[in-house]
Amino acid sequence: MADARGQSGDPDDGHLDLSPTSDAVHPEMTMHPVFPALPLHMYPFANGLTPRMHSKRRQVKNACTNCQKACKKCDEARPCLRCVKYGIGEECVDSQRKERKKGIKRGPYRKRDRKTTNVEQPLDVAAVAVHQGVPPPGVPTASPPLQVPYMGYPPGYYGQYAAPTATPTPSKPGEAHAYYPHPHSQYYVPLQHPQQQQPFPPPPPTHEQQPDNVAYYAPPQFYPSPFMPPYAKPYSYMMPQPCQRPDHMPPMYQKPHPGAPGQEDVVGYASDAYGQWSARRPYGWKGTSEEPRHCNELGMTEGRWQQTAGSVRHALEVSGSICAQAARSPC
DNA sequence: GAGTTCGGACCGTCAATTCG
DNA sequence: GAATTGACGGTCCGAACTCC
Ligand SMILES: [Zn+2]
Ligand SMILES: [Zn+2]
Repeated sequence: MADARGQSGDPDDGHLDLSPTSDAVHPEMTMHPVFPALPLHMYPFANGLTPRMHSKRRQVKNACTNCQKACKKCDEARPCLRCVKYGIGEECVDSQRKERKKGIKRGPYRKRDRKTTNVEQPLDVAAVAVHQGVPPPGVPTASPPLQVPYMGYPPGYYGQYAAPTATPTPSKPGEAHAYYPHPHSQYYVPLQHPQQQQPFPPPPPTHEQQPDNVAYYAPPQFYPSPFMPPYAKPYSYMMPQPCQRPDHMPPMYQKPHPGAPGQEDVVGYASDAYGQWSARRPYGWKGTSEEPRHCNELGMTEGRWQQTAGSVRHALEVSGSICAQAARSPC
C-alpha cells in the first residue's frame, strides 16, 4: 500500500491482451464460454463470488527483451509466445533487471496498528455473508447482493491470473499453475495426473483477495483451451521450427527526409521502435523495399527509429530502462 | 480494419523500519 | 529475528494513433 503512484480507483482490468488490435490475435478469447456478456476479467471468482469483479493481473517475473521493448505481455516460456509469433524466438531472452538501490533512508513509518488482525474481520464477515447470500450486518438490503452462479473456471482461462495449484508441480506462492501447450492438439492441459482428478472440491473460504497459497477453485478436468492463436505454433522446444529469417525478412524502409537536421539517416527494417518485426514500416517512413538485412546490423532493436511526422517517438537508449516510464518521461 | 505507439495503472519485490 | 511498511523497478492494458 501507500504506493501513491497509481491508485486511480480504476478497476483492475488486467486481462489477456485480446483485442483485435493487440498482439494477441485471438478475439475468441474475449468471449467467456460461460459468461459471454462479461469481460474476461470479470467472471465470477472461483469461490463463487465476484469480489470487486476482478482479480489481480499477473505479471511475469521477467519479460523478454522484445516484449519489454514493445510493452507487451510476455510469458515465462522462452521463446515466449509473442516472439514465436513474430518469428524472433531466437532473440527471446530475459531482459536485464536493474539492481534495487540500497541505503536509501526513509522517513519514519507510521505506527503499526496492533489490531490489524481484527481490522480484517468485518471484511471477512461481509464476504462470507455475501457468499451465503446474506447481507452482512449493517449493509442495506435494499438490493440483493449480486450473485452469479459459479460454474468454475475452465482451465485455460486463468490466463495471467492465478490458476489452480492443485497439482504435484511445486510452485512458489502466488505463481500460476503451470500450463503448457499440448503438442498434439489445440488444448492446454493442466499438469495433473488423471488419477488425481477428483470431484469438485468445495469452494475455498471467501476473501476479497485470495491468499497467495490458496488456489482458485476450478474443476480439475481437461478442458480445451479457448483459443489457439493463428500464430500459435508449438514452442520451438516442442517442435522444430525453421528460423523465419532471413527468408522472411520484412522489407526495408527509409526515412521520409534523409539527412534532415537532427535526424539520422537510418535505413532499416520495418521493425518498430522496440524491435518488433513487422511487415509494416514505421510511421512516417517511406517504404522502399530493398534487400533485407538483419535489423541488428542497423541497430534497430536499439530503437534507432527517429522521431517522425509529429509523433514523438522515443529513441530508445540502449542502456537503462527501455520502454517503461523511464524511457517516456525524461529518458 | 489492422498494426503500432505509449501514457499510465497496476504489480511484485525487497530494503528500511518497527516491534516483541 | 519477524513483521510490516513503503516505494522502486518493472509489466503490460488499452486508447489513440497511423497506415493500407
Ligand atoms: Zn516475451
Ligand atoms: Zn520473447
